[in-house]
Amino acid sequence: MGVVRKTQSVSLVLDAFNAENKAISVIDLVERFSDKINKTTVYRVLDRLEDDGVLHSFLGVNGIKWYAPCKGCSEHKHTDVHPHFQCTDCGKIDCLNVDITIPNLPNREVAGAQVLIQGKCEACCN
Amino acid sequence: MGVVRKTQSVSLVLDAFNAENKAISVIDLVERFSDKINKTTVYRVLDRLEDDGVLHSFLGVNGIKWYAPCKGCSEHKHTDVHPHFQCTDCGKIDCLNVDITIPNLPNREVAGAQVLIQGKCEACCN
DNA sequence: TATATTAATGCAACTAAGTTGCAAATATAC
DNA sequence: GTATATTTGCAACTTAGTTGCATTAATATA
Repeated sequence: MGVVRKTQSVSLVLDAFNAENKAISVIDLVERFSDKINKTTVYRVLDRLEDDGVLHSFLGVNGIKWYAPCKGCSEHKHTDVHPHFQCTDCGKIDCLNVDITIPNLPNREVAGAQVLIQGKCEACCN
Repeated sequence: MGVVRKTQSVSLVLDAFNAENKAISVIDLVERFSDKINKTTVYRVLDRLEDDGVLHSFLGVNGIKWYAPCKGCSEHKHTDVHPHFQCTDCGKIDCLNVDITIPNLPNREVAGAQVLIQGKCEACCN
């Protein structure tokens, strides 16, 4: 899994994430590259980059998929379990560099967690 | 908003939630009542019950919508911000009666949070 | 550098969750 | 019992995401 060739599509997608160090929704990416990359290809490129630990994905409100650059993730160890913050005004999502504490759950085996905090972002607070 | 008449559809849906004190996915409900309630109606009944603070909704993995009974929610005050636990084996979701601590975020206005913990549930741990 | 090999792409058609408009049915209030 | 407003069913639609397959483009090898 995850044999990533440096194709044009891959470069374009990576450039987008490097330009703004933020989460980008798949919908946004598909729209943004609509004249350069096929929709299907966008989905597959993101898939591969996630497999390789370059990006990580999560769901925003309305179940829309978002991707953001990984920091300290490797192909087999996605330890990057941080919360995301989605602004209820502008809809943008940031990764938060905060550790969240998952409560101790007896008789259960916790594998991971997805935390989406909602509210007003820094820009929209003014 | 939220004028709920005690119709047959509403009763059927509420009975389902009373029978098993668990979260149920919309897909499950639509399927379960496919010969009794129209798909559109199921969606609308759930919508209304959420508006009235009887149920609350959240997203499971794959962005599928789930509903669960509210405890202590009212029409205007949805304080029921508890984490949900989805089993990676059987797919079922439980509401956890645990409070989660949202980290302090300077310059941001936190309105709420969605926490989905994933792992093996009690039944699947054996 | 040319060629073989394998991964990646585009396209079109599809699936599935959820929504909308509207006419008909059914609760509730009077 | 009748009027009024809510709720329902239906069919058609929207949108995110997927699949199969033939073509194209990277990489490895000679």
